[in-house]
Amino acid sequence: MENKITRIVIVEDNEVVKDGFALLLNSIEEYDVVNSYVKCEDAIKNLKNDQSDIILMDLELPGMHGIEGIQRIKKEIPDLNIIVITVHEDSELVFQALCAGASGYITKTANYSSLLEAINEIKAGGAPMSSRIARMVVESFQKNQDSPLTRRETEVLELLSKGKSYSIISEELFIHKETVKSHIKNIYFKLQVHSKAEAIEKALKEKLI
Amino acid sequence: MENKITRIVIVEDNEVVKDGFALLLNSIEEYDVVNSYVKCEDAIKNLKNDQSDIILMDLELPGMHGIEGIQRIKKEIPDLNIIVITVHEDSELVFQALCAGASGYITKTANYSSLLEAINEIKAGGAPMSSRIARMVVESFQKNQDSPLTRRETEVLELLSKGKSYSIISEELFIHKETVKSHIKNIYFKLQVHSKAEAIEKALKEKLI
DNA sequence: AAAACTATACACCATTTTGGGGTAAATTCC
DNA sequence: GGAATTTACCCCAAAATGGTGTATAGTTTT
Repeated sequence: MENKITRIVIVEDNEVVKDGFALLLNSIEEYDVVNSYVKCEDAIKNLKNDQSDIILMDLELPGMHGIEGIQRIKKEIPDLNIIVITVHEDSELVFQALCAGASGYITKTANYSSLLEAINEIKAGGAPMSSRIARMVVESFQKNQDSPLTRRETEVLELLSKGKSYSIISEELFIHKETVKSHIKNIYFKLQVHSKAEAIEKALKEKLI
Repeated sequence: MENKITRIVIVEDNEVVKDGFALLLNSIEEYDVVNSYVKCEDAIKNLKNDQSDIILMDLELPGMHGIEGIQRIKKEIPDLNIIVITVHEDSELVFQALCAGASGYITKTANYSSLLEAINEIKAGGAPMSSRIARMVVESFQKNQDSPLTRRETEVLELLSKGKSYSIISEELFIHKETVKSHIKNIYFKLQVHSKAEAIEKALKEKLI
């Protein structure tokens, strides 16, 4: 519809990569790389002036780490779309970046076309991700298939993890409070723990709930 | 590398769509639609025989709902990739499908090319999703930007939601137990609740933690 | 500079919850 | 028919919770 220019900012400490991206994007009519920085701090300082629609951002940067940078940027301009571009496929980093507010996460590859695709996808309201990243994200929703817990135990543990007391759980499951206790005793035994907190921690880590 | 044929099964109650997909996919050399069903139950019955690599599946089906179908299929053959193809963009359905074990979720659109893309992406180890679905998924990681809670309160509530007691929380934050209590009092007041369970419920619903 | 908010800490008190030890019947699944 | 699961009950002491209320130092905002 509208033929608005997409304003892009790049934050990347590798000058070659940074300038390469800028050159590539500027060669396309509807894109305008309004500024590019080596450090988050500088990008944040110029947020208002740059008025960018999209920020392409590396994570390992000199000074402030990219994760924190994302948080600060999103806090100031929540509607700004940030695409992480990094070599790291470490799942912890991926989730941290997404939690911090990134709208996309692509890994640096040889081909530039995926970068352009990502920007188009963002403009279309999507969330561009490399294949493996997307799979990680989707798998994070899925439970461990071979849980030692029975269906009922899992149900009880789920409610327990929502902070509910034995009494409330018993009401919600229409069973006796002492039965809930029995289940919890069995859960603790199976997970080799001795308290609610430990059980929940283990359950979350092993994706039992 | 290997020129293995990809075996595909379709579960879709709309015969026109089902046969359309089958025709399209069979027209491509490396794909083979080994079977197609109108009901989950039938697909599950023939899982072992079909030996499929990928299942394309609608969610609203006669008889067993697709979500349950996914669960059963994944339970039997965890490595089988299931792509949901539906008209529904309802976020609850999306998350339920992913939790049940779907590896992709695309919405029915006019163009067939996205279907082919999805299958290629699955084969490449990815998780194909329509733009809007991907965005929903990514946003599910992000917290509410305008939380009424302070940083510290959020921290306390986060630990509380992991089943930790006041004492444990105080130890982990290096503050006095009574201080934790003060924070929790304030949290309860701000969220207008009167118990841990209510606070956690509200916090999760409003994505404060 | 004043006001508002935030993080910290303490006291008292009744009630509820938790976790440990048992035991055992009914039901469902293989 | 036997194993696993779900259900239910007993005793008991320690711990946790939630509702009062007060207070001070530091930070941020106006």
